[in-house]
Amino acid sequence: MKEKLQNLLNQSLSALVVNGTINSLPAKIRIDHTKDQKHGDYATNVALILAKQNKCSPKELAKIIIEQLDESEFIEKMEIAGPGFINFFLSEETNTAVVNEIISQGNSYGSSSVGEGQRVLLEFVSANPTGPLHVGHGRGAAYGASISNLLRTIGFEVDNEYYVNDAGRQMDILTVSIFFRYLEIIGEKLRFPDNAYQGDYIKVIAKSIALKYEKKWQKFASAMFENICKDGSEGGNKEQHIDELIGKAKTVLGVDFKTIFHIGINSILSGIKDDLADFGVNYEKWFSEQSLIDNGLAKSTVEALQKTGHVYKKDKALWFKTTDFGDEKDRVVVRDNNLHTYFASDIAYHLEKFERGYDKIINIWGADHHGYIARVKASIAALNHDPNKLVILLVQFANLYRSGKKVQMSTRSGSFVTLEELRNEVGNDAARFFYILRKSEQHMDFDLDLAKSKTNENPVFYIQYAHARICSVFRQAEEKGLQFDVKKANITLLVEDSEKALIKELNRYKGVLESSALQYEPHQLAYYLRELANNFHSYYNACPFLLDDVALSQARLALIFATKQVLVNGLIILGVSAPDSM
RNA sequence: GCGCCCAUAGCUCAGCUGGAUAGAGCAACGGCCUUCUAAGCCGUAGGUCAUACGUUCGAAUCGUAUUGGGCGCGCCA
Repeated sequence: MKEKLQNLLNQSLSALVVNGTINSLPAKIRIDHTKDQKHGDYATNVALILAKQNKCSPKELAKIIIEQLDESEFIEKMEIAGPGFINFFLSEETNTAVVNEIISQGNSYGSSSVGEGQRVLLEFVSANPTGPLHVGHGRGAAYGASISNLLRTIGFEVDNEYYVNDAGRQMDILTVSIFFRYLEIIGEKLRFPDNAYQGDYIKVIAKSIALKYEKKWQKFASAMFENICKDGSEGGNKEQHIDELIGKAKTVLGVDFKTIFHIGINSILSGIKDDLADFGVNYEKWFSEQSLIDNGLAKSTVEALQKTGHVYKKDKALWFKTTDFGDEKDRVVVRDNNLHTYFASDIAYHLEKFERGYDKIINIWGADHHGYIARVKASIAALNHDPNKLVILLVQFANLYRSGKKVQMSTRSGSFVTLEELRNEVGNDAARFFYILRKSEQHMDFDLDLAKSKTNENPVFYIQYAHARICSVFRQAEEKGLQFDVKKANITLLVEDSEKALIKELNRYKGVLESSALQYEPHQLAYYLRELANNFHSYYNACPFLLDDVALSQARLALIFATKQVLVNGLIILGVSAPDSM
């Protein structure tokens, strides 16, 4: 509809350029839905914008534009209002057509081809597999999944991907943590390192190892602390302490170190996968960091980088001159111990992503990684790819509140609320909806007590209730022997204010989807659905649907049937269920 | 110190690339169930849009400065 109006205006304005009334066409003709019914259905501010450069009054110009406008069957009337807005009042048929359109397209209503032919790679969550997902990861999961669904709805081909950081020191610490808990379980008394992972899930994994391997590695317990420096809380250095324990464990265990490591990461990773799947978050690919090292891609990428001339040696380490591309300081890619940094494998990963031929590569990161953006974009530019293809969306942390107090969380200390716990407490629907209700760059306060004890305060129930109410009306209709038939519905019978408002709201849906998707803002859709539900609830209280007047009944049923369809379609995108009854 | 994000009603937040009287939920107050689910509807009250300048027909929105909060600034990942 907007496009039709834009075309009409374009024609009118072009004619005015030809006859010299105005100098040039505006860069963009903006047409908006009106907030107020009194202002019609759509409004444009072109006259206001053009008035200045053509030195005439906006109202005068608006009048000329309208006179120049071609007749159109879908416009009822036009008005000049306020400082010079042109308001369009659409004809009854134009507005009501949406009801039949929704019903005939059903579940696919809202789908469009805006992104047709474009492939998108969307990487999100990518939490280190050192423990279960916590509530902070949940926000990225809900946000990413919703964006993926939105983009797919408007025609993009989207692949969801999870980057698994299964290489590096943290994995060694994880292995040692499990090994120590294992030794404890089989009866050895030893001091658990400060810097090891403290969470109970480590004990669970250790127990499964003890069950399978029994006392196979018990003999190493006594040797573990030979020549190991003191731990942090003993007055030593906790980093050095754990590193030395890692070295010792690798020496005494030999290849079995890997055995324990694999049991650990597989257990944690499968937990993460199940958790996300249960949350309605699914991936096309789980990309292993270790695979980049095993297949030599990390190494070859560093070599490719060296050929660009943006690399130099300093203090025995290899530095990438990211400052050549606007970063604030240069970054190490290969350490003085000859091991490459996390950054190096990340460059390889991004290079690999680009070589897969996507039109757009989107990363959703926690806001604490914002300092990382410049160096990643630098590496892309250095390797002759277009850094603008890479879009990085930052998600702020969700602060968790319990009993009015902020809950401190840390993976290392094991004191965190897991995503699974949250889902069990408030339900998947509320969790998914609550997470995306705030703009991603907005800090979010997640009040557990509120979400738990007063679930009716969560707007998701309000929307679901609207859906359930409509379902109930159709059940009642059936009981009364009233067969709903779209073909018998004459939508023009719907003339009440609450009906017009609801129809107008339905007309907004496709625009909201597009805007929500292209701006990566699922909260726009969430707020729209709330508005739609509100319009329905008002309608429900204002007008009865099941009447002796069959014709009117059919028309009203058609309207709420269409409403139900849009509610379902929107909720599916957000990963929220639409129950038939509550 | 430098960089990024944020500041809107008592609380939690919307406000679409500047646009018509700044909106919603919760909390408060007052109405509405012999009738399709009251997890609902309608109404009232509540804001110097952090502050100060600037840009212009027009600013919560753009620019600069200040204040206050979050995060980042490793040869960790």
